[in-house]
Amino acid sequence: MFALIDCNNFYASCERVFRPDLNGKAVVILSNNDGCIIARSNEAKALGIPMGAPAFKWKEVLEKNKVHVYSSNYALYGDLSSRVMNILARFSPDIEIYSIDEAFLQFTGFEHFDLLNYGNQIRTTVVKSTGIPISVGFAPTKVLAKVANRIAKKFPEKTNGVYCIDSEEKRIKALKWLAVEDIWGIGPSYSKRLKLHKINTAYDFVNAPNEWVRKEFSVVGLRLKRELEGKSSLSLEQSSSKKAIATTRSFEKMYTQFEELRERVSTFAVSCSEKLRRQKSHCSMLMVFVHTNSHRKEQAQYSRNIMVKAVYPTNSSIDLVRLATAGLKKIYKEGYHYKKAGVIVMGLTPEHTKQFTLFNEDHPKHPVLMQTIDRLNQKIGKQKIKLACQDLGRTWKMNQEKLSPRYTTNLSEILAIYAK
DNA sequence: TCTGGGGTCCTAGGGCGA
DNA sequence: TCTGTCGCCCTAGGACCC
Repeated sequence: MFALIDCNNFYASCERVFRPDLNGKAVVILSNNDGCIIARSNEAKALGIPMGAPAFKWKEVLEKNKVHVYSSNYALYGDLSSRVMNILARFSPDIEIYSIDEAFLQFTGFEHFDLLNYGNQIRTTVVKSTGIPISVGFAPTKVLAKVANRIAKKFPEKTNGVYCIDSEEKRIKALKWLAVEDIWGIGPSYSKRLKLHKINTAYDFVNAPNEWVRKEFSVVGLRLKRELEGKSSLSLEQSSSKKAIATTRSFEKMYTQFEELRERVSTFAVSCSEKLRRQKSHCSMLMVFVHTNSHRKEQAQYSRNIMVKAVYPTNSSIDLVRLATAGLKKIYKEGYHYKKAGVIVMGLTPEHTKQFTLFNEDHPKHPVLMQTIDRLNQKIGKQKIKLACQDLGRTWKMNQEKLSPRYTTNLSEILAIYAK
């Protein structure tokens, strides 16, 4: 059996942990730059505010309904997430942390356990210890566990936030209830095509012929179908090492000059190298991309990316900035208004299994230098020590007008309670 | 004025060596 | 030596997830 545990309206719930007065009130969280609405409390959902909506288009609705609006506070969400995951890990030795607010647990050898009761224990423990409400769905496959979780969340009065698909009857009932676009793994494009063939529910989907599903939706679709049939085809993935690391941003204004872009791209490359060092990996390739603003149809559009290969695997900020700058030089074109750029590093290998080359060697001083920079930055504050090519004057700033305090990760922002 | 960021997996198609 | 075929690898693009 698998369980999918999902935090309810995670970002909104994180904000509520330290602001209990927000319970029962509409709360939304904005993306970087305060651009889009990326999380909503149930009350905000009830107002019809859609996921991913541009904040400026919903300003009036937000104001009129006195919705509490927050910039995303990843320091807070990341910390609360790891607390939730640590608690979940106590309930099964097999855990896959799927995202910041979701985890799969596997229960092998729990056949004689009362899972519903166990689910309730998980739920109360997490709420009591962190203040974050969760939903729990049990089922024989991961995709069905997703379905069970959805039912638990949708009918909290009947399920108390825990639901178990443990019989054929319950599986069929759930599949008939679930709209095809709500199946995990069926996105807008697939659901449109399925509906053209009059496949409207998960039940219709599992009754489609295997050959047709394979032909139209590749092995991905076929695997989903098997999972919904109760035949486990997706296993628990416990390895956490990443295959790519990215730092990409939309800019608060348009850039036209190469130098401006170079400075931002260098900073993205440094950020990637820091992430690499944190997970003790090297990369062998780096991709740089630039975009103009695709929402401004009247402006000339340009979008390109380029892959640059490293001569030897590296995680040195200096090397990566060099590669990124070389790539940017090749793809930059004058006369465009650039709105977004990014750096993605790939071909990741562990630091200790480095492959040396015959004629090129990495700089022996770089690892020591990087270690020192990382240590200093950790000690005296993030990003105090920089490379000269970075934004030394920090002329740009992300819009984060509604940022809540980093209650759990910064001593100066800790919650203070005064007695009268 | 203002439209996010960070990932994974799969397939098709071309290059290339056996 | 030349040519055809097969399979592997790489890349681009498209789908999906949160």
